[in-house]
Amino acid sequence: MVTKQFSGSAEDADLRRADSLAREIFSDVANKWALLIIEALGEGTLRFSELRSRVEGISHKMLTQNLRMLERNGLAERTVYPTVPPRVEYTLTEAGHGLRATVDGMCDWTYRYFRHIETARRRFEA
Amino acid sequence: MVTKQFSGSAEDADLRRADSLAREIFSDVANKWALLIIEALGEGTLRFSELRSRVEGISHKMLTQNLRMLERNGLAERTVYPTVPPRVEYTLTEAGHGLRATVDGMCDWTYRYFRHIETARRRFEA
DNA sequence: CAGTATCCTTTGTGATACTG
DNA sequence: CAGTATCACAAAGGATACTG
Repeated sequence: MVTKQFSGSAEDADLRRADSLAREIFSDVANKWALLIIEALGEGTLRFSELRSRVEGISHKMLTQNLRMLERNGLAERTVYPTVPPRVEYTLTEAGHGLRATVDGMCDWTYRYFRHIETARRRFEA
Repeated sequence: MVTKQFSGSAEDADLRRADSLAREIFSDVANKWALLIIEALGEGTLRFSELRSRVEGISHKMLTQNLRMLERNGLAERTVYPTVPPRVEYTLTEAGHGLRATVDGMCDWTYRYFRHIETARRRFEA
């Protein structure tokens, strides 16, 4: 996805399309808020307000925006219960869970290496 | 990292510090360009100009900026050969390779689900 | 409660020019 | 070649008010 090396042949058209789509999806998903939301939903279904308080520091707007994006890409599912007041629940789809697994890995990595990184930073400031 | 639930106890101070640092690192690293650079460096050492052409669409400025950030956090190492013209090589550290493994997973995920996502998008536009 | 719309500020980004 | 600095612009983000 990073490096693109295609010849001009016809069979490559499909590969090129797949690649540019993959890159587009990657760009959508590879951002802080999206990944944190996915991580939060990994534990199970959550309401909008629950998500808002679990994802530390996210604004109302960013949450809405990213949830729409996740829904659009089929990573999260939105269920509306037509009660008063309304109740809206979000849950990960199969694709969403697939991505969550990799985000879990990223979180693990963060905890495994944060001391490492702390000292690297001190070294860098010199 | 997503959800923070601490009591006021003293032993939690360390956990809270670790958590906020983890979150900070996550925020640094969870962005498109950083992840694509790490993915590119996964294949081996690359020069600045090589990286620039491998990471499709990145600007000179963003590349520099992200490389500094990766260096500061100890994920990439910068080696300068004092020749004329200068030659600068970048390579992943152990921590960097650890992260790369998870990014690989993310790329794999992208290719595994892109058809899925394509149809989800069409459904969403309705 | 959940969501949209608006305004406004901050940050990200690209283009360009310049230096060792 | 690699890097810094600057400028101009676009996009991200936050706060607020309003609606069903």
